[in-house]
Amino acid sequence: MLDMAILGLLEDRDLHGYEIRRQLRDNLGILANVSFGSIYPALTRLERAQAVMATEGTVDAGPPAAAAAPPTGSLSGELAVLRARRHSPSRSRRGKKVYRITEKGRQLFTELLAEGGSLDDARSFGLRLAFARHLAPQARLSLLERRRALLVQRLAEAELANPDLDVYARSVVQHTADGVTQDIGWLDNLIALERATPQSVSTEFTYEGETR
Amino acid sequence: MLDMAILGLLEDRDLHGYEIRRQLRDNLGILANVSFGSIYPALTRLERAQAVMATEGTVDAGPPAAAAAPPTGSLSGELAVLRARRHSPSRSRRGKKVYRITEKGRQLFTELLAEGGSLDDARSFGLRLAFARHLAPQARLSLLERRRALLVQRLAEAELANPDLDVYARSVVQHTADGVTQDIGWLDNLIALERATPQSVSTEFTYEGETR
DNA sequence: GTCATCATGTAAGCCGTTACATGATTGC
DNA sequence: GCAATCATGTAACGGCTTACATGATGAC
Repeated sequence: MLDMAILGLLEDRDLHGYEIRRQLRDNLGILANVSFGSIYPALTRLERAQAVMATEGTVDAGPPAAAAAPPTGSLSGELAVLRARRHSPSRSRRGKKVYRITEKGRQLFTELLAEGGSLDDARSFGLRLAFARHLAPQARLSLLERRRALLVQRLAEAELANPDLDVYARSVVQHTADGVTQDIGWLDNLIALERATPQSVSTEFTYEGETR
Repeated sequence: MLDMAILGLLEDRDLHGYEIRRQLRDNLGILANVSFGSIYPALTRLERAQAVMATEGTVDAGPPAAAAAPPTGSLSGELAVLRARRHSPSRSRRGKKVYRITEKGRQLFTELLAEGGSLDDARSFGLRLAFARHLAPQARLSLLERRRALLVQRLAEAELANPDLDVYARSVVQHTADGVTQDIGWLDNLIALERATPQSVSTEFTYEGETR
């Protein structure tokens, strides 16, 4: 899950570990509180797998992915880059390792987004949906529908089998069920929206040559 | 978290691992899908800590906690006991280890319920609330209020800092925030209910001599 | 007599955490 | 020059999962 999040952020622009954590905390609410103890090992792992490469921020001072990225990229990100460059323009700080996603990484990302991670977990699904603009419209729809089916099933099961619980337990079960019901409604809206917009709802897709 | 759930179930009646899993799956929706690979080691651990004891279901065929338990106990549980006894009334199946909570276990449970586990995690909180009838009214109120405070804070933070995300990410963030808002409303109701019922909302409390 | 279900357990591994250790940069 | 923040990493451990191994009981 973390791998997916990291790759997703790197799709937009080059980043270093510290900044990745910040974006995870501030931009997406999901995965707030990921610790450095997770992020750095994850980056090392991804680098070994050649999904990302460290670009030390040294010699090739030319604007990296940031400038090449579509205007979809967030302002805050660009500011972050500027902030990082304000001082010592050519040589950045000592240990600061700026990571860039590779072609292989992009492949891996798309893969993780479409198949990786469970639909079962709200966090995992939320994360995937948050990056859904990188998905083909059809894959996006599929993601939404599979999640919906799962929630419907879960709701049905919940209705079958909860007997005589006390006030508190019952309240928890009921509130959970209500939450699921709402989630389904939300998904219905999103699905309808997808269907209503056959193409071009995404300014992002059809980049990368992955038009397929 | 699992420890708490197990102890909570055992407060009501003696159970063996397999049955514990079933109740976790069917009664509470939370913690559905806990696997045996978690439950059995947990029971072993709790037994080593003398929080529970295995009562093999052999000699003392006298009705255990089930009969001694308050009428709050669920019917389904009693049926389960009957079901387990239908055949070979005195000697139960071979390996079947029926666990009973000890005094030490009850202490541990109350402790876990009041302080253990994070308020941060919806599952952890939900589980604790589901067992809230075992808590003193004041501890119960405190649990609800602390959770509420945390959610309010989280909502405030979320409002501050999410800039120009794309449609999907924004939808996720928004829906998450909506969920938190609803949770707060739910907690408000529960808190009001607690306040409105100074005593005796719980048929369970004032057992155990923990009136305090 | 065989299959589904009940029942217990172990081992390996994943994915994350906390705590610790280290050091550079910047603001004051 | 000192504190706060930025920045990277390691080590130990926690809690849960999957997969595997084993066997009893009951239904048919």
